[in-house]
Amino acid sequence: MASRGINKVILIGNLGADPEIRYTQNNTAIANLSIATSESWKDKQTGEPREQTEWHKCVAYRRLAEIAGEYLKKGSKVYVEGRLQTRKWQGQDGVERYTTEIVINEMQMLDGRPGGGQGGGYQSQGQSQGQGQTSGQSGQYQQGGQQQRQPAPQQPQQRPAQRPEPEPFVPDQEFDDDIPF
Amino acid sequence: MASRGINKVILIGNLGADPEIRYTQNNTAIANLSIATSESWKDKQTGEPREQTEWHKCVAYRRLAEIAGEYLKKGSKVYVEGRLQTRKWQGQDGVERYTTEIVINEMQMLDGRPGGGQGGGYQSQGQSQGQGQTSGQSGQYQQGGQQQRQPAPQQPQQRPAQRPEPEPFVPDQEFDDDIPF
Amino acid sequence: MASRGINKVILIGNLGADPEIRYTQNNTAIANLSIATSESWKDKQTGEPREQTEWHKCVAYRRLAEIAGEYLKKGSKVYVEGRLQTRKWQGQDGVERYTTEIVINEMQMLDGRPGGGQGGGYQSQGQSQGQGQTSGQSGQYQQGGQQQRQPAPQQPQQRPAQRPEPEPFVPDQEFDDDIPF
Amino acid sequence: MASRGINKVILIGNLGADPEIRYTQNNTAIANLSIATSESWKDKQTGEPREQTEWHKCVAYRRLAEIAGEYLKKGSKVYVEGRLQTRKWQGQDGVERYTTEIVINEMQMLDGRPGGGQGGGYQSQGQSQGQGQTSGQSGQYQQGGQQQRQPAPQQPQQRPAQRPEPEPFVPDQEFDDDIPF
DNA sequence: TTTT
DNA sequence: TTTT
Repeated sequence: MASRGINKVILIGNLGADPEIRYTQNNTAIANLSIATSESWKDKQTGEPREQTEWHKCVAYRRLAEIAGEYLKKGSKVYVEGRLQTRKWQGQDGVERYTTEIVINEMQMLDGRPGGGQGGGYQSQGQSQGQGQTSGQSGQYQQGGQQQRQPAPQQPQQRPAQRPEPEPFVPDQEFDDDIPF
Repeated sequence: MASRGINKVILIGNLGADPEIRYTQNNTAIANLSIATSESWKDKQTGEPREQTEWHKCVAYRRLAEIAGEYLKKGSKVYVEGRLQTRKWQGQDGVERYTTEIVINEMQMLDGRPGGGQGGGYQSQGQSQGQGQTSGQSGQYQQGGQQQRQPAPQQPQQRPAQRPEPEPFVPDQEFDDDIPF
Repeated sequence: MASRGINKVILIGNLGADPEIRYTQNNTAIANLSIATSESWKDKQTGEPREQTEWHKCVAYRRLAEIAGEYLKKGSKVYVEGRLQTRKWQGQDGVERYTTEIVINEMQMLDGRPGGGQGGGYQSQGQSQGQGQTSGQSGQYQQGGQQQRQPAPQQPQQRPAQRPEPEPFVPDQEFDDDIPF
Repeated sequence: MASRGINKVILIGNLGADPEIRYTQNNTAIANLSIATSESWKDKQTGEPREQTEWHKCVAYRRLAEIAGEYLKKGSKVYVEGRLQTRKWQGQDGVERYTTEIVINEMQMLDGRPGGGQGGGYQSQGQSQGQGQTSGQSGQYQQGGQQQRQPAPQQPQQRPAQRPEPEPFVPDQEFDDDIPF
């Protein structure tokens, strides 16, 4: 991988909803996360307190997606690091739209979680902005990870897309880390 | 300012075009930058070299906007740091759209520039995700900065928006640094 | 402020001890934080689980220092952002030593805290790597902030430095945000 | 790899000297970089311009080290990302000392370089804070990379350590990317 | 639309 | 020790 430039996003925020997990025909997991960050300040003119919340569309692939599905839920506080990616898509109305997402390559739970502990960190196995993996590594992914991992459901979950959504594209170059907690 | 969460973007890339500078009725400068970051890798299947470029819409206000207008141009390599902000707008076709931008709060030229030197760094005076400034500081802004700064043109420059663009919103909480090179 | 270069540190970790707060003769608060980040992995050779903890010396000034003293304690999980600074000092044995610290300019509690809520974020009022403030702002600091703030103790707290420590140096250019939660 | 916490450093600065490359008995390359970041401001009291330079000790391993040796030199402007690591060592005088370094996991040249182009980005193959690689990848490292790469010199280069330096420790978990420009 |  |  060689990159010309840096494309990095760092967020700490809370999930506005449970992660939406689906699977490609290839059985690759994809997780969509909606993460809120907010700021509050006093209006300079009126002195009144104000607050603004920003919602970030985030997407994780493969192992990171599965971890998100397992450990995160509505309200979870999470650190994510990734890169910005804008996709063009066409709604059912034929209108072209653009959606900007954060493609997650590192994730860390900041909440306590049921089983004790306070959450660890996960990274996609690929480089943070990286591509160009060799096939040897996807084998590592296959064998690795959360032991006893359930196979992905045969009936892929769909997220109920009120607003028509772009087709899922899974970059072949994103890999994730297979080492459990 | 108090924020719940972190919303941070770091980019290093090249401008795809000269910065577009315009001014509000208030005479506040706004700069729109289009910054490319790209990555190249070898396709895992075919072994062929591939490249993907990501285009980032960035916006700077006030002093940072003026500096961008003065020192950056098409092709310039630049470091920017900021926060993600998604705005909703309605095209002339009546369709709602969303645009995600990076609101710049720090900027640093990485190119040599004509007058010698290699460019310094600039930050918005406000906090990176911050708000809640007192009015005293805007005075500082007035008196400060690049000496001999020309007054903003009476005929505000418009960027030729092929694709209808949202109305410019200038947050009252963004300030910039007034200290020249 | 103009900077040539970027000097940025981002940590999420836990405090190994309560913050150590002291005050300069000027009554400026200084907080020393010791923050741990750790990583665990499996040894490539032996397959055994390993863990390594890194301890980071962090320092905050003024309002940020006071906030640290009020809200953080041993075990607290915290996000800090700052810049690296290495100071030279001489121990009682006459030997020159160097200490590298993170000078905090943004801080965010990631733990739930007693009074409800989950902690907000704070930033030094100055620019992240910034200097060159006008005096007008220190007034803002004086009037601002956590209401009913107690005056700093007349008897400055000293941290019990087993290992001789460098003299505290408070940069006149670091300011902090005066806006409470 | 699982990490509890985030330990991230981002620098843009200039090399104060050519990279110092040496090799372990294992023939693993290690590069030591000294990177300057500086800030300038006007003294609040006197109004005089001031400048402060911070020097950062950085270290890269394996492929990244070799790339640093090939493409960077005194004065080069570079982006590095890595993690903080403090090592304890004992000088010849028997005194214990601590040295804090940035262990680089991503590097990007920001200067034009002789052969045209303006430099690409490189990442260590491992995760940014990561460990737990399989041995399969080190093979990839062996075959990969800059074609015609010279074998490491049999007489390992030593850096002329005026000030006694700690023994080089090469973490077995750091890998680098083997994909050339 | 940039850059290599 | 760099850079401007």
